[in-house]
Amino acid sequence: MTTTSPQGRTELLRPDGSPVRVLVVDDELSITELLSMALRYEGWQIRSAGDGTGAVQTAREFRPDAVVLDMMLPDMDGLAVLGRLRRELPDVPVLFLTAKDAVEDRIAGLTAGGDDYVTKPFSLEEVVARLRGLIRRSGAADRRSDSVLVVGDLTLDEDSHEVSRAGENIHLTATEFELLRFLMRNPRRVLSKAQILDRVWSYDFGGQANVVELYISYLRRKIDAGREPMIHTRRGAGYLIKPAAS
Amino acid sequence: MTTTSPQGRTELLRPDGSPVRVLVVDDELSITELLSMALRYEGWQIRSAGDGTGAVQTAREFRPDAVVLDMMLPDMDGLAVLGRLRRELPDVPVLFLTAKDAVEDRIAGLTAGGDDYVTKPFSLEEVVARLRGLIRRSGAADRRSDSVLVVGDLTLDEDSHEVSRAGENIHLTATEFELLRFLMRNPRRVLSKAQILDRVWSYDFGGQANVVELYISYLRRKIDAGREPMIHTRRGAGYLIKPAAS
DNA sequence: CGACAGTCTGTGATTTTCCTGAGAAACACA
DNA sequence: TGTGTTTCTCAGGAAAATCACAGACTGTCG
Repeated sequence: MTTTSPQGRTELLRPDGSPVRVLVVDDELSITELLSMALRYEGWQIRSAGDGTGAVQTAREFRPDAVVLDMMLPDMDGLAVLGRLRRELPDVPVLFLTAKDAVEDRIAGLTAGGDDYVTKPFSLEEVVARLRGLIRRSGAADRRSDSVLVVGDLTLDEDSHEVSRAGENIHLTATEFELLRFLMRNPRRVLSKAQILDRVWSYDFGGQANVVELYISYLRRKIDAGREPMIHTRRGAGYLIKPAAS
Repeated sequence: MTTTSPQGRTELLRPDGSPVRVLVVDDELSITELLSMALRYEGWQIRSAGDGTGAVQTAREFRPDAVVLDMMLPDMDGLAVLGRLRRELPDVPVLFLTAKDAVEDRIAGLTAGGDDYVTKPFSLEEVVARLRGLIRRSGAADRRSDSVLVVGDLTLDEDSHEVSRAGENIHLTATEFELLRFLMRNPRRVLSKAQILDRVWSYDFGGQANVVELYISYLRRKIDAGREPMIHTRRGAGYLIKPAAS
């Protein structure tokens, strides 16, 4: 089930209308904090754990609808944690967090079961999107909630990563796609450059703040080129997207 | 939940009808005083603290719905305070105060969790507006409370920063927007130039007092141009806004 | 009716914010 | 390893916003 809040944001809910529950497992406090904050903002209920044993314990009583699991934990191997979690919660989908270089090793096989992974350092948009996808597909939330964002004649499919305007297909790079997704998930709302940076770029990004301007400029070339513009600048405040006709 | 007071001001209230509670943390007394006064004027209950330990203590027993937190405190780092606050109050939104040049400095990630920040020197209008936004979105106040101010046929949307009169869209600059917001949040009430300067301009503004006249003049050109005027001068007293038909 | 304080607004200097081209570095994939 | 793509920095320039200043205007009161 999904509802649309007055702000226009779409929230995932369980079939009985209660909020989705997510367990976050990572040994770095800053990461669990960051994720907890961001996921709570999605309207979800969050618990966190700092190691494998804590994770299993919390899972037993919290019964989450999804788990975010760092593969590198102090007390046990990621796979061991996974095994025990599965004993408690056979069907819960898991989003793995893993270092960039350690990807192919063992994760590949795991995602076959419907799980998914993101590499550190991640962007919050990516984690949230993946989690939404996992929860949606697991059936913990209403299946009909679909994966297509629409604003005016602009369309973005979160599953296939396809974007089109007025029926015409548009190719976006990964970053452009995430930026557009963030904008489209908050239509008609001004988003500051800081918000965008925090949400779309990875948490350890230390670069110039004007990347946002740059990528807005890229998006405009691809999406607004020669058409009625949908991406608008609010000088001194940020950017927003809205249907062309208004 | 919102109610409309006899003066026509709309107040944010918690779902049970009690006033919103805000904790202000800053080591400069002049700042906490300034903020406390302004926020009390909103009808909120305010407590303040001058350092991190005091903040955590106060938070524990005061249970605020939002916190205003200076990043530069004498006893501990802003992020450390945040961590401890979060242990007490996991879901409370935080508005950070930070020096202008220190922005890039580790504000990273903070706006992603639904928190927000303003840079010193700030204007009170801005702080109040941000706080209202945070509280509204956090669910401490009724979610149905929306973000549109209406006076007569004039409309101002705090989310999209859109302003229209009689259906016609009007573009305002950032300062014009804040001035109009202040007027519209106090319809039919005379606001002195000093009040306006104190609320809409940042507290360290050292310029000529006639900026207010100047910006009122800008607003009139855009809002009242060729129409029944809504912005009125009360010579020797100040300005007020009211619906055209009266 | 005249004078004065208070208010309005045109002009332009200064500052801030934003946009975008060019190219370097990192990356992806064959 | 090589090639094409993507990400990002840097810097110049354009545009917009802010504000000081000064002269015009207006309401009020003697």
